[in-house]
Amino acid sequence: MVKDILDNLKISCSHCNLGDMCIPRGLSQQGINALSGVVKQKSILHQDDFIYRQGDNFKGIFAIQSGMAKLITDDLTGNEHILSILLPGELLGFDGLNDTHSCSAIALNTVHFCELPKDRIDDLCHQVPNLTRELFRHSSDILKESQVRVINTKLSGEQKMAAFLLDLSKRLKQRGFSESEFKLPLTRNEIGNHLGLAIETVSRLLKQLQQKKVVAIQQKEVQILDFPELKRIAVDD
Amino acid sequence: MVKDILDNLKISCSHCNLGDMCIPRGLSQQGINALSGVVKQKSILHQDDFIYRQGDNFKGIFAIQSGMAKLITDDLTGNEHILSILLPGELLGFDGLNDTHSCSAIALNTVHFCELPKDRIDDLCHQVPNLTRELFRHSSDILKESQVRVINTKLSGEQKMAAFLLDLSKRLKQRGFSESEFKLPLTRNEIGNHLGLAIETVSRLLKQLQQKKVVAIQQKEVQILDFPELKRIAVDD
DNA sequence: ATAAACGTTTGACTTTTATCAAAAGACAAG
DNA sequence: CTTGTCTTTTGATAAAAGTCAAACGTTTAT
Repeated sequence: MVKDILDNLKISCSHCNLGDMCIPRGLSQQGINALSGVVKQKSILHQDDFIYRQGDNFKGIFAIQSGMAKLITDDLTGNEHILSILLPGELLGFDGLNDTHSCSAIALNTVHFCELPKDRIDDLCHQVPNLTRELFRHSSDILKESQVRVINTKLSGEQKMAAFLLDLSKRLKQRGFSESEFKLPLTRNEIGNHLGLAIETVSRLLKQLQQKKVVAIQQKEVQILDFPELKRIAVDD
Repeated sequence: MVKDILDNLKISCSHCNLGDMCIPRGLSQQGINALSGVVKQKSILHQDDFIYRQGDNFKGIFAIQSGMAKLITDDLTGNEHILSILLPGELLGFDGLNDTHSCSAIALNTVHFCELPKDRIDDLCHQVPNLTRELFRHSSDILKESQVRVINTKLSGEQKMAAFLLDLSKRLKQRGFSESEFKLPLTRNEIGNHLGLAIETVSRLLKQLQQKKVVAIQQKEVQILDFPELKRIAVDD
């Protein structure tokens, strides 16, 4: 009985539809099986629930199975900064590898996720060939994303917005969603926070892109009408 | 004879004056010895020499022993961005852990450095307890630095400049240099690039801080005259 | 020593984005 | 459906930083 429940909490990485995007990328079938034995399925979270909190001791590496989350950090003066948006199949928790999490991870809508718990990582790395390397790879991927964010802060408002929409679109496509129609997971306020723009500027930029017939927007529903032009704006203007 | 030369290229991590800042942090004496056997001393580099190049296959993890370096990346449009400044004792190369380096590392002056070569990392991690964890820690430290850079892009010009000077000062102090008097390792142009400001703005901000008697600056020589005020500017203004 | 090259500063002006204030629109609860 | 709340949009204005042009200093090479 108890065993049944525990078994239900185990997850089979082999059957998970995230596949290559997640940790199993680059592991043997044996490796994936070992991983499955250790990864814990977590229960559902709802909007504004925390996956982990800034200041928490390192809890482990998490994978979003469905839904979206944001990574935020509060600075010294108490201001909140949205560092990234996480889509299904994306990993989080690397900000805690040196003991304490520097970010909070918060559900943007209903989220299913699983966990590779901290305590088991060392063992598992010794057991599963390539797992260490795979984790380093992911960690480096995440560092590069952060570096791209630094570079993007030098763009104009319009470029930032175009780049933001294109990035979301690309990542959604990689995950099997439509690249041309999707719902923004953030409020205007959150978009402004994420891009370093005032909320009024966000509103004006979206209107401007709409007037250029590059996108169509209704509340949070986005349709990208002209990819080439949107890309041109993101790099040229 | 050849053996002598090779031995000279080996480095003793136990006797290196970088100590705790570098990889040995958190390793046993045995671990440090094993590390010493693998780490290669590299020859001297001069200003503008490359430690590694953007696009290179992952070469390994490097440590600056003396001198300074910058990490830069060229974006799609060929613009160069200075992502970080590296001081003695700081590690670099983590941007390559997922196969290819996303940055170039370039000496800002005469640099001595050593290398933990890629090929030996896997072995060594299996041999030396805690080394994997230590590398994850460093990798996470670097991710956090990048996150702080993202946050700092939202500051005003004056705040960015104050934060930049304070960060340099703090890190120099940690390394046994003066925290109140030091030489800027960058040109005005590079500072502007690093902080996302026009060169003219950099010049004006430095003048402004000087007029407020918070710093004294002559060419690249900086003296911090009023730490409390500089800190206040960095967070309050 | 002098010129040439390079990096820095300064001033005038423009552009971009933030801020403030108010209206309009969406959404949720009674 | 309607009220109240919250979010978004719009317009007017202000502030910050960028751009352009020219002068000034420093350094390097002849």
